[in-house]
Amino acid sequence: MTTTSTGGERRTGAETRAEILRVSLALFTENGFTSTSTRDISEALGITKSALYYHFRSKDEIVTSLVQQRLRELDELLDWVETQPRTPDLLQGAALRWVESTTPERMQTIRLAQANQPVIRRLANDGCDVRSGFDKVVERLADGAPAADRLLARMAFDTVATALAAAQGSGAAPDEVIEAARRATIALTAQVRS
Amino acid sequence: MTTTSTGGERRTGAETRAEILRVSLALFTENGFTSTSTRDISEALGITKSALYYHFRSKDEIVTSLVQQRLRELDELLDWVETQPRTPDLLQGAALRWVESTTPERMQTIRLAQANQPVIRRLANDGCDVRSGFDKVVERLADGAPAADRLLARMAFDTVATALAAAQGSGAAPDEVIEAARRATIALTAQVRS
DNA sequence: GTCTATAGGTTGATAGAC
DNA sequence: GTCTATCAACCTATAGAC
Repeated sequence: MTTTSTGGERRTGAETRAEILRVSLALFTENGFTSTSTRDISEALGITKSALYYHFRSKDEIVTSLVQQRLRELDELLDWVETQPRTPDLLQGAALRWVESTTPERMQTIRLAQANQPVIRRLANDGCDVRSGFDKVVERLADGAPAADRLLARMAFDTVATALAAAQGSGAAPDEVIEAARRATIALTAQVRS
Repeated sequence: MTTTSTGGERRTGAETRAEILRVSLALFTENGFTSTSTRDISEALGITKSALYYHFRSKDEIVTSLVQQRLRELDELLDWVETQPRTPDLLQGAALRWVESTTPERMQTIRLAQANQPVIRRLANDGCDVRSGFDKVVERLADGAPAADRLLARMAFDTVATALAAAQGSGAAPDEVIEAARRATIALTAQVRS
């Protein structure tokens, strides 16, 4: 066990961990964190609750693990922004860079965060603090601007979440969601005086 | 009891019901529906759980009651749109009308809906279906448009929610949130070919 | 790594007295 | 209208065998 070799007929430890994350992400997003019991997760995987608690210390830790995966991408954005020259259109460039680099996996995590705001807020100190990352970016790109302008700048980074919410139940394809988000980001950043 | 007269020193039945709604709204928004127990609500009011169940059939019914209050406003918007001539800028006019008529009470309900998406979705059949109302409006105002355009139109009605999310923890004043939402609505509707 | 068994506690909701 | 008392169901998490 715990081999990473053939990937054959039986599940290794690391694979089980990944499957737990995959199933939990789906269930938390669909039914909500607090309405999803550890029993729901384990039954969907065909294992027992105890097996879950071998891989994760707690139910909370599953969420933090899910979010931290995506938090690293935000750090990369922050690093990129730091290295760029401060031109007036850097805000639009940074926001577009963020939106256009959206992967299907990140879209899933966005859904998770949207559907579970109270839990994510509660775990913000446990390495789930996505919000403050964006605040740093906006602080650098629209520092002295009026409050409404800073809000618009912040919104320009959230367009994928907004487009996803708008697309809910409409059967829109992921490409169309990203396309709408991209255009929204352009429209919003153009509104910010810089 | 159950008088609506003087509003004196003791709580009447109707007043208690209103207080339950007020406290529940705050707690559901802050900590989430499933993480807020009926005990939390009753203790915050200084009454027992049983008193709660005299005024509301179930915990779910408190939420549906909260949402239905605001649902009527959406119906009014729909009626207004139906009476307007179909000019190219009706989309912007309708979206702006919706955003600018936002009251503090509606903002609170928006927060509630944002923080409790799974519950609201689950209760959609019990008179909580805000989504389909907007879908009707957009269907009328951007019917033949491409998918991305219809998404942008839908997003133009959600700007207050988006601005609120962006303002979270920033200490922005309600006026500034509405101002940002108004400008976002203008920018987004201008993107939609009509 | 996964199991069985269970501790220890909370939940939404009801019955019936006042 | 509000109370006390109570219930069955469910929850997260752990202990210890294999």
